Amino acid sequence: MMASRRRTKPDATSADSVLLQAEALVLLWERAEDWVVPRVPPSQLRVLTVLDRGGPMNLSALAHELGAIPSSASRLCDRLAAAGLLHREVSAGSRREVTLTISRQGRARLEAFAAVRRADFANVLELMSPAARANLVDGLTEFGYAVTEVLETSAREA
Amino acid sequence: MMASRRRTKPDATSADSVLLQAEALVLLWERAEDWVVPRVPPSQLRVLTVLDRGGPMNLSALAHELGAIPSSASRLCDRLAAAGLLHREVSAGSRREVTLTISRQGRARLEAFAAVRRADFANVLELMSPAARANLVDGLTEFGYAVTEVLETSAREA
DNA sequence: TATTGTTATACTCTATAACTATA
DNA sequence: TATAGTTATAGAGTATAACAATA
Repeated sequence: MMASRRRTKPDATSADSVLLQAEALVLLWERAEDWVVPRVPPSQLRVLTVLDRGGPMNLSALAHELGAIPSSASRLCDRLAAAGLLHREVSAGSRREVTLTISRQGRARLEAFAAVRRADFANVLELMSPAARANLVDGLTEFGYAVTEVLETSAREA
Repeated sequence: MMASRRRTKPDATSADSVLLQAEALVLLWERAEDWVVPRVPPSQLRVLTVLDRGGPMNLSALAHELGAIPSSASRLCDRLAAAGLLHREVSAGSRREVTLTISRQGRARLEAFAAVRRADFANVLELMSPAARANLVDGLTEFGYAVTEVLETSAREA
């Protein structure tokens, strides 16, 4: 049985361990959202993240990035614009498109989240042995590459 | 500068790497929710997870586990009970308490999620080298312990 | 006519405050 | 009276469908 298994296939035990412990990481990751005031709902946070990374874009592009439909994205932008976290203006090239840009306040809000998350992770990493920390970095890095590959493959298929 | 730094303190680079690559893991983790039909909203899923692990409990206990207030939890249970994923009945000991229990359908829905997540993670782990996989398991395991410690400490403080 | 975006409408999720029933 | 839970009420988030404006 063992001999017939390909070398690169993970054994059941390691897959289970990863799933089990990954949950702790996800918990810590999501916790940051509870500690930034004034509270920004997760959806709004995702909009800001997309705009911060992708730069200004129109509504359709934003909706696509969010995996949402334009109407939902439009409503989200209503609230973000009202809160001053986002600029919404008619596009230069086409009068039927809007250009969405993250505002300086929006960027500041994002940075507040990042700071909490960095602090949380630093606290945890400090408790780990240097060896385990190095292993985590190495394993997570390759994991990250593999995730990108898998997501790109499934995106091509869809 | 280097000499004055404690041995167990992570360098900035490894902390950044972990934060950067952790995002890919979180993305993969959350993706499972998009692929189970009929779609169960994240909040309802969390209720089912809590009940599946903690066993039957009353509304206050559930709300506490969710980090929500009883009224929100009550409304959540309305929908879950209507969907047949949850049993809600007057407690045996006290007529003013309710006992919430996950139903067989609820457990089945949870298992559908777990299956998608297991498959997603297996796909990714297969792409990794055995060494990186072992490192990931090791690093993530110690990370998990450290998270538990940190969360318990901050819970005691609060 | 096709595309871009917004607006009705309806549902889930969440919280505050007011309420009912039990202990 | 204090506790357990539910029920208004209100606002955020999401989707379908109908709509306006531009290309």
